[in-house]
Amino acid sequence: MKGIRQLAEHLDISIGTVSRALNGKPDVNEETRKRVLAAAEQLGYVANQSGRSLRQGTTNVIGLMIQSSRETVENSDNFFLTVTGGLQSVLLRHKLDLIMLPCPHDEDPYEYLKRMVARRIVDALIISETHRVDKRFDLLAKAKIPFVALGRSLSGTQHPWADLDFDGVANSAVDRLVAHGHRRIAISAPSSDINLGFIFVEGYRRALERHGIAYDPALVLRAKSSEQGGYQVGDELLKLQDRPTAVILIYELMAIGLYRRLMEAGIVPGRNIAVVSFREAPRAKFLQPALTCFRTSVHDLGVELAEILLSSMPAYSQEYPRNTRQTIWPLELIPGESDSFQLMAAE
Amino acid sequence: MKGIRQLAEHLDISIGTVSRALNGKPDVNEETRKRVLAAAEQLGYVANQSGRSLRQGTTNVIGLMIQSSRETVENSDNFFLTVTGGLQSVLLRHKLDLIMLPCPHDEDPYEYLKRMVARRIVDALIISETHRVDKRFDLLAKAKIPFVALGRSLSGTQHPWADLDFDGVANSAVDRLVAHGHRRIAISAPSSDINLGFIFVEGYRRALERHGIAYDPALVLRAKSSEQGGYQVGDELLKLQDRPTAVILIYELMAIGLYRRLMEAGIVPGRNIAVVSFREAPRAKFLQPALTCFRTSVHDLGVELAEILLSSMPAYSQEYPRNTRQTIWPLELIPGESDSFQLMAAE
DNA sequence: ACCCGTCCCGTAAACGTTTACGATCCTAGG
DNA sequence: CCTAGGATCGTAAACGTTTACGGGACGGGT
Repeated sequence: MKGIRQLAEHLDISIGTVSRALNGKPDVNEETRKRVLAAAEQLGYVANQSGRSLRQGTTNVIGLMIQSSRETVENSDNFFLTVTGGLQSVLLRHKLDLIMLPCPHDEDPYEYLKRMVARRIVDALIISETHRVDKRFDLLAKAKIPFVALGRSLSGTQHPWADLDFDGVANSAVDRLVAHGHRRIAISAPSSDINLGFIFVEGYRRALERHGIAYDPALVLRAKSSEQGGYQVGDELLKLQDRPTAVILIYELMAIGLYRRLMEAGIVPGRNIAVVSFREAPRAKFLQPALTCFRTSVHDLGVELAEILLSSMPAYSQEYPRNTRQTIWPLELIPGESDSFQLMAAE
Repeated sequence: MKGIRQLAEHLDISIGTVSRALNGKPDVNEETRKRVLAAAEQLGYVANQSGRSLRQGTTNVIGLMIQSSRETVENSDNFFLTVTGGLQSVLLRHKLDLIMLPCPHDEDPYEYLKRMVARRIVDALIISETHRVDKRFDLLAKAKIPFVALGRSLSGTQHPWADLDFDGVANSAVDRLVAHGHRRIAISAPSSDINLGFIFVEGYRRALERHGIAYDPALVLRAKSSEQGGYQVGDELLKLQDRPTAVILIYELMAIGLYRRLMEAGIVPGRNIAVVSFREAPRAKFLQPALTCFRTSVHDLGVELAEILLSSMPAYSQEYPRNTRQTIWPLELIPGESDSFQLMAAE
């Protein structure tokens, strides 16, 4: 089966009518439509995407850009695949296909995105892993291509995004630890160039201030969000004089390495030190003592992202009305025993 | 910047010449070419992909199809992102972009692939997670679209693929364990509908036969390739009468759950039972005792896949000559202590 | 002076769709 | 019988690019 032309002459109908029949246009006899659909099915005809895109200037494809930076590769885990599931559950209802656009290691994400946008291969985009200064927002806004970011924008201008509530998590974690009597609390985070790293520490800092505890930069341990990173955090923790009695992790995978390093030094999480972590994943369940951490449904976050995106696409916006296109996604505390180690309560 | 037409009249050159200049065709003055390239760069012009594809019947995009089936989502880890890195390192040299096509949970992979093929959104495909009977091979062959599978084909006809050497791993694992005196060896594997599950157990069975050990189906423990699956394997192991003295895992993540379950029962891996696993990942390093497992460079496997694929694309085949398009990818044994538990040697 | 070849460029067709527009047929109302 | 209008369909233009083809300018060889 070559194209719509062959299908049309096989049916002895004009190609215009065939197109209208396939696309559900109103002015076509129901009986003809049935014949066309049957023939298309039988001959396995599917419209050529290039021709269609060229004509109507739309591809019906949404792109999810992911950076497989060294760091991401190590920790992204199944996060993106799970988000993808949530996205698709919404997008497919509108016959929008989702593709993933992996930015190569050695290419600048901005340049990569520019290429993809210019090629006009997708109608809209979801970008991820936003940075403190991220030129991609303005690029997309200027190109007038609808998008939503997984990760907030810190620039002044308002862009659509949804982001996990790092701020709130750091806050709650500090609150909880302080309530247990801790006052010297370390925190691990990736580079502050990455929004995640910045926001997380900001929330921590403000929470400390609220409790009247001085913010000590030495307690902010920058490390990779991997097991190795966790091990390294343990290392640095042990080297600190006046060792912290509690530590907040940004990523549960790190707990594996951290536990290991601490155990090697004879320090037992939950007994000699309190550990709280952001973002629980299934594997954290197998740590012992069980990790106290914050969790959410990543699938539902994908759904939220899709809805924000559709709401900013002219063709779908009336179906997804919103008053705000910026979502801070809440997380839920899953108590474990890793923070059972308590000091005297403050009062 | 709209299209090549605007660019052409801005330069006061015909659109044909502009196109030739941009595409590096020979019959264009070098000085004009420079002007064109400069103007394109300055105005940010990039050729519209739809127009180009429509004309030359090629998209310069390669698709990597992944199934985010429940099982895959849980264990795929960063396997696909790492493979993607290897693929891109080759494909980008030929200006071929890679996109990932995630098949939705609730859609049949075959139907999904059919849609993607018919839409003609990619020039060639990499498919993954091949099944015992996998109609996708014939679909792609019939559609004459170049492809390579990550995972072997078990049908009679010859298709291009590269696959990890499950067979060899099971073989070596059994050899090693038998040499240590074990004769009652359990194995974990996913469903035998999946090639991986089938081949792995086949290799195990043949190795046992070679050593004159009877194959006992009760020792084949089907489970998910996740921590939970590992825990479950431990459960079943404990329930077996005449408990095996050794167990072979298909996936290192499972070791986390298995260790946990065994420890709960007071059985220490490496002391009371021998554990060997397929496919090492970074996190396995943090298990204690260290897991004995087989490892390879997944990145390089991606490179191999890309080369097989290009060798079967007419436009590139002369650059990648091969006599065979089927690769069994070897793995390397990384000895740990999880299999230090030895029985009397046989002789 | 003539011809041929090379270099460069412009023209226009073609790729497969969608869709605005107009044509045809039929029915119903007068 | 005439006509308005709805239902259905055919025609052709348009989307943005690549590329086959042909033509003009120029230079060198005879």
